[in-house]
Amino acid sequence: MNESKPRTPRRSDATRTAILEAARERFAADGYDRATIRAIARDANIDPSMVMRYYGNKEGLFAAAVAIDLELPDPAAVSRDTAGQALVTHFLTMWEKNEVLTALLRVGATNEAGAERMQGIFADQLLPLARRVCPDPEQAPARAALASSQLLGLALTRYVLRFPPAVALSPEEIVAWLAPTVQRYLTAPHPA
Amino acid sequence: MNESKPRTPRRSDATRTAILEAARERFAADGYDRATIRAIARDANIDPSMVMRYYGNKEGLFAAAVAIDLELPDPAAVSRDTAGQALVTHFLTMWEKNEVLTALLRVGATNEAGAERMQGIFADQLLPLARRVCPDPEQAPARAALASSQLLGLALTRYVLRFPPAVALSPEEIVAWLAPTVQRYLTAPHPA
DNA sequence: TAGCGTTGTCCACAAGCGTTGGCCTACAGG
DNA sequence: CCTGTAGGCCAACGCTTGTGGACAACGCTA
Repeated sequence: MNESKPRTPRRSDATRTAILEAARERFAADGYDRATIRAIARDANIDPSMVMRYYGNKEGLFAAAVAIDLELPDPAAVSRDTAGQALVTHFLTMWEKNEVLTALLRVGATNEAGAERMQGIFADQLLPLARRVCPDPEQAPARAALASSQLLGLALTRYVLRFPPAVALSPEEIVAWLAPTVQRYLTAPHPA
Repeated sequence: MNESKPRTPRRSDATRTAILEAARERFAADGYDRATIRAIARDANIDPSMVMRYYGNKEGLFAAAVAIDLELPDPAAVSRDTAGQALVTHFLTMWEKNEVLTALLRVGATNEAGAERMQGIFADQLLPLARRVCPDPEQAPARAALASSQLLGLALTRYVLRFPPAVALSPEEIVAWLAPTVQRYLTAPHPA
């Protein structure tokens, strides 16, 4: 899907990445609708029409800006008992270090296409891990969804809504509180 | 703040409520930006300028449309050991039965004012309960935030992003899975 | 019946949006 | 050196948005 051949490095690569960076920032801060191409171009110190030339249209730009890899560890390498802690820690680092995830979440909340993309990412990247770790593979989707609900819920309150107490929590505290939850969602017996 | 004197029932009350209903639907479905005054007016079968007359501007309309009361039970009436289950059950019913909460969540994700309003609602309505139920009142904000993260996370994945496995879960299953989590966040000893 | 405030419609405005095409500049390959 | 082509800017388009003002129908009261 990705033409990542590094040959013919174009002279405009600097501009392209400047656009992408500005786009990520704006999408993260404002969501899809409020993040205007004009504003992004202004941030990147170029003309709005360049965005169109390089990314076709606004949707194309968004798609390019949030092509994200959760970089989840190999499912096979995750121990069954520490999956919860590993996941929470990993998500927290990912979320702290780049704003793309916030952008994706903000857009997913307003935009149908964004929601689908988010769905895809979690299905493709979290589900395999759940399938590997949880007792009955048939329950994997539900368990992965529960885990997502807690992980995304934290991201929502901390990075998007910015509830002061959620922002104030230290990463260590968050892991201490959330890891058992996620662990339970993934591996505990069904509570029915 | 609210002039809720029921006297002088105006002849335009039907219109006013029609506008509010249409506004709630649109805001829930589209979020703040995509929900245009014109579309809302069209839904309500009136002229856009009526919206302006009755609610001043778009923000005023939104404020009127999402004046929401979580209808949380009296904190004094909640038993300490069943607070988790009570909360999850209550939130689930509230969310299933009216779309205003979805609207609020969608808007909170894109709009600064929406985020603040959401913050206010949870601070005013969930915090007192947490203060009453959790062991050390000083930890109440953090514990309430953790509980919100799980509750809002579920709402996000189920009603906004519509992850299929999250949608497929029955209310009973959700309560069974989430109640212990929320209960722990509220009352379990600090895991540090 | 005359007068008046309320309700509602029509129309227009200014601003901002995504998007397009043309034009100039400067570099790369021969 | 000369020329083709890619990079970049400018101005403009068609459209939608929030908003406000002018004006017609209605119902009440005197």
